[in-house]
Amino acid sequence: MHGSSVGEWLPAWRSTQQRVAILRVLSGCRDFASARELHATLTLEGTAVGLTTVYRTLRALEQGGRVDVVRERTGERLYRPRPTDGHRHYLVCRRCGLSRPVDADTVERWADSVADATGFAEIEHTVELTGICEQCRLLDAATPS
Amino acid sequence: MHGSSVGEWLPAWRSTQQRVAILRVLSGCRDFASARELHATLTLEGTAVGLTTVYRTLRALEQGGRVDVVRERTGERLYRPRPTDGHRHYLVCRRCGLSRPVDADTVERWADSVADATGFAEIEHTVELTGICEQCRLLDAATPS
DNA sequence: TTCGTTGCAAAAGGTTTGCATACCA
DNA sequence: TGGTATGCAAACCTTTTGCAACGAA
Repeated sequence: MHGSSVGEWLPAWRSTQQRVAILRVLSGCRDFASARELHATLTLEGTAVGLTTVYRTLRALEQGGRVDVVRERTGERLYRPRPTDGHRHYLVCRRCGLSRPVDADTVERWADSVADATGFAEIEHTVELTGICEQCRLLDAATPS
Repeated sequence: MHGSSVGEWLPAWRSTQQRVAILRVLSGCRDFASARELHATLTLEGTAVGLTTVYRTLRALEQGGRVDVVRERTGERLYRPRPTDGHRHYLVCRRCGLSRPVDADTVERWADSVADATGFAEIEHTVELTGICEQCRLLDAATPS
């Protein structure tokens, strides 16, 4: 087997210093991160990478199905490495950004059944769950307005 | 009863020529429309309304729960009048934009159960379904590449 | 008359692109 | 060496905001 574990899914993916750095930082993210945040982290680390390159790399990863993407209320895209094959759905805390994968078999089955019932083909679905996590709720309770 | 059917949900909603026009065009939309599209339609109709006003009106309608909103891949927001109380989910054709409401009880129940299981509170969910509608599929079949 | 609304212009964000340069394979 | 990747600057797009003028109640 040749090529890195990242490069196998694209015909001409070159392993560059920048891409390695982006992937390293992205892998270290427990929660979703925006292109801007990744870029800031890289800059702080001393690994200077152009914002453009961050965007281009994230787009490539997205097209290759290597990251999960959610959208902020503002329209900003947030990225997170995909743990396994197949896409995941997440529950994201609106307050602190904590994210956790949730079991979405129910939704997957529902989407399939909708496809059957409507005559639509090639159905894709996006599911975004947000809420307030337990810790943030406790903080809220401890600091009443 | 006083006030228009639109104005009941906001403390100080004035019925202006522009808002009436926007609501009229929006009501006539079978499918989702962007602010830009609504503005273009209004302009073509001869009802000159500022793009800013379209945005502000749509935002007010959104906050009042009077429209359903979906997000394009680009991040652009698309609006559609909400037929009844409570939010709806739609299946939207990626080719022609045709949209139809779908029964989403399954998803609603799933979201509720996730809330129970995770300890998250105030859970909100976004579900977006896209596909290729029957008509577009037939067109595709009739016009092979 | 009063105060919410409008519309222009400009700003604000996030994301993409043109193009010359740098660099991996 | 050849072709891809990079990065800067600038363009793009959608959405928001400042502010003076307007108009509904």
